[in-house]
Amino acid sequence: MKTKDRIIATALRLFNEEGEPNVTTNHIADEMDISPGNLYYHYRSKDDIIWQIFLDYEKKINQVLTPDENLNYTSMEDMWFYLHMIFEVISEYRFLYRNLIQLMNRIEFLKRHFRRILARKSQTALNIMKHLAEIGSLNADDETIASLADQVALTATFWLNYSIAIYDDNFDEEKKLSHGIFQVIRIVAPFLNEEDKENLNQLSAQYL
Amino acid sequence: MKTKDRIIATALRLFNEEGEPNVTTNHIADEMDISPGNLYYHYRSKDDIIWQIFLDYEKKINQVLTPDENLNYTSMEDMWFYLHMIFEVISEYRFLYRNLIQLMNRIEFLKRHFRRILARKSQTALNIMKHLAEIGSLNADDETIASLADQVALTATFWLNYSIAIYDDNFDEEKKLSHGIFQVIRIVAPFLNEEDKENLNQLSAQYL
DNA sequence: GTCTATATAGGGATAGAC
DNA sequence: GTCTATCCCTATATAGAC
Repeated sequence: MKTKDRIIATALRLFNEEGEPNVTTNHIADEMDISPGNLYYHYRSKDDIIWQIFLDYEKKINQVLTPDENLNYTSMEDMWFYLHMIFEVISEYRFLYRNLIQLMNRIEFLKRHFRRILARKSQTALNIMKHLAEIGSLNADDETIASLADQVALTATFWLNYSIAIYDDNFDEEKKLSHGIFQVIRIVAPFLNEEDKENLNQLSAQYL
Repeated sequence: MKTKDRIIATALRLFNEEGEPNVTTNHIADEMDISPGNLYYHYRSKDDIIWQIFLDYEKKINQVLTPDENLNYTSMEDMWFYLHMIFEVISEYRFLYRNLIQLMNRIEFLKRHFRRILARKSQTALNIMKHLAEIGSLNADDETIASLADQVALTATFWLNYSIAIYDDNFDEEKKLSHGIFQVIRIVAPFLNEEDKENLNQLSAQYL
């Protein structure tokens, strides 16, 4: 693994663990046993590093948000799986979400790109729910569906923060993921038909 | 107004406008036309200032969260009014919400106290909804009600951030408030009886 | 590509005069 | 209570040798 890539990997790990504002370029270099000068040979600035990490994130999340031919988004298993992919990416780049407003404020590009991603997330949620309504899994009028999609997007975006704010930061990462997925599904659950609701209960029992 | 109080007022305004991490003690002193030394005569540290502001916030939010004898929380007008009070306090101290995780991380006391407030908010939401269910305004089983209360608390906490993330930061403060209130009410709306739903539509039309 | 050494800047905070 | 002057520290970033 080249130094250039190791910097990204190390920075990402430290940002997630300590929070981006608490991680200096010196920390990153120190953690890797290279000199700060070396780090700055590869990246012009700290924001440049963040920007490169963001591009990785953007690529991954866009992949997940691009409709997958192998998923038909009809069964609750598919939904769970799909949400799991989303939350996995969020979790991998969680430092972005933890200091979202500040980062958007500081890095103009990041603001514009992140906004676009959020819009795509909302839209995807809406599409899936419309589809569920069409096949009769979900009973709700258009207005309610729109509201649910917003709710889902907001919850997916801030669930990790909420969870940190309420509970403690240091409990099992996988548990926290499942918890978030469960939380999102609970939004939609009351509008599902009985069969799917039952499926859901079994899935929750399995993962929580 | 004494200097000690002016510092708090100025700091709060700047924190809200610029974001707490972007406001230095020098900025605050400069804005007030006093010397940094003077500022440090009144408060030992920047975190001390933040802490004092937080105490004001805590007092106000606890007042709102304490059941008011003059409100019976039955009509949608009451609900709107009540939510408006909550969102008003949140908006007045919005810098706390914008950098919540980082602040909780840095100031241990703030973490503990804020957590308690969040718990109270959830609990209050739950109580109100149970009450609405009892008097027949709200049709939902206990599990759904619990889920709705969580949703409401999460939305109230992060709506401002979500709104900043999606739209722009610089649009009418009052509009943003109403929008948040509306967002919270939309969560509950599908479970209301027809009469209350109709009331709600009229209220929304009036404020949005 | 990597190191050492260092420049630069800014923020938090204090000392001591008035 | 308030000011001026200043200290200390840390963070980002660069220069130049190897």
